[in-house]
Amino acid sequence: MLDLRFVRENPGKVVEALEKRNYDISVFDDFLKNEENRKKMSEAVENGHMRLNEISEKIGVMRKQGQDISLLLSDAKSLSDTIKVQEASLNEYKEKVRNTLLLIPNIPHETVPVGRDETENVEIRRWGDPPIFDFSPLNHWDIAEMLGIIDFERASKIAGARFALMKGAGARLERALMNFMLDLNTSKGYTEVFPPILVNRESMTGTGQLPKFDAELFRIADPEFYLIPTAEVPVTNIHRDEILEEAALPLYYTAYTPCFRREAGSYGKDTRGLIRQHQFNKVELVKFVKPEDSYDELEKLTMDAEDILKRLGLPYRVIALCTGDLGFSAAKTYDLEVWLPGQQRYREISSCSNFEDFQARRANIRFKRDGKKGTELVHTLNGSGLAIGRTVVAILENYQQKDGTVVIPAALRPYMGAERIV
RNA sequence: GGAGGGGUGGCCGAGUGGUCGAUGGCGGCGGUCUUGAAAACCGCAGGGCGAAAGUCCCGUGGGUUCGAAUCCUACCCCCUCCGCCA
Repeated sequence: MLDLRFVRENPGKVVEALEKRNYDISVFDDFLKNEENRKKMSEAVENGHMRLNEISEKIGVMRKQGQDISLLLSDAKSLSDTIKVQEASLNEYKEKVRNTLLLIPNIPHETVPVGRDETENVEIRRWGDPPIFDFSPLNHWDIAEMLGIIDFERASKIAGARFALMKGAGARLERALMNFMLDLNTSKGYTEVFPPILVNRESMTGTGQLPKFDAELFRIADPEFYLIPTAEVPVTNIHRDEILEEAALPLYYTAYTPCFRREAGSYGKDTRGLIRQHQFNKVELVKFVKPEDSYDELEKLTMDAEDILKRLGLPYRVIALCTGDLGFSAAKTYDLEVWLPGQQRYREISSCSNFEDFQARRANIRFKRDGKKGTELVHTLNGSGLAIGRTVVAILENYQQKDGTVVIPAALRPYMGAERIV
């Protein structure tokens, strides 16, 4: 959510941002209309309250003195009734303002390349060379099937399409990656947390998934809970409605969680294999920082995610998302894309974003500067470090051997208890 | 699931219809004193909106009333006991 005052005072910037993102600017017009009405009605209600408070106080005093208060009582009664009607309409306007404001996306940072869609994203750097095979490299699902470590058919029987049953070394690889990533992240000062995986509506709204993206979420009806699509949701909401001490910042968290996504509208995309699942594991990095530090922190966070790929020896590139491809809540995002020999292309394995104060405002996460009055919103950031399912894919495909076995990257061997999957 | 008890400012804890945004204590900040510290004493401090006047905020939403932290109601959360359960 953007700042109400900012939106009101900088309509040009908001419209420009909407246009850069290929959004319909009518959401902004709706907002303006509602906000105007709200403000007018708010003034009327406040004035009413002021007068009513004065009368009520007088009634209290006069009653104590035993004076006649019947005239004042009837005045107060009618004023009170008027206010109630005005309040009802004020609440409607407030609701509308909030609803329209919640639908306006974040303003892209000035360093974000302007572009229409993902084809205009900008490559920032590459690391590692795609492996050269003296045979035709296989897809991960073929490798996994030959090794007997992933069973898609039975997963489909148990749950349905877009689920996987990991077995033996496959299950172990999943667990090894989780531990490897958490250990590496905590060694860099991230605090490990294991949060709730079902969350309430307020948390989903706090990080921006709701109200706009409910089609992507799994929901439990009674009692109402949402399954998290990413650990970003519960971890960012750790500090919802809190005022943090300046000295406590920056706060770094890392969390392993399963993630659940409907993948509505992705029919026919990545239907085979582990790339796109309804349930997948991910280790996430989340930061709460002071506003002036957030862009440095984004660079550092991205490098922390890259470090995982480097240690696993997986070739990747870093992409700056252009304005047209930027997520709703993000001001700037780097995607990490790992090389997949089975597809002969780079695929997203991590997404690192600075949300500036967009989430903090929704979730009401503030901090107090030492010796200063008042509070400020923190900046929040997060990034995958990393998506585990896709890391499994990358390892299987990049480390596959001619004989059908898969070599385990050296850094992972202590966790895997093996040098190779046979 | 059954029975009971609670949610008040950073924390503890008063307040049961009328200057209560809220007594008091702890913690915090600034002084006095001290070589320094502690103790003692004095003083300052909640948040949102608004240019300001002002207005709103005592778990949340409704309601009663001229007026609600205080009364009614629904819901949420926490605690204790019983049952059940990993």
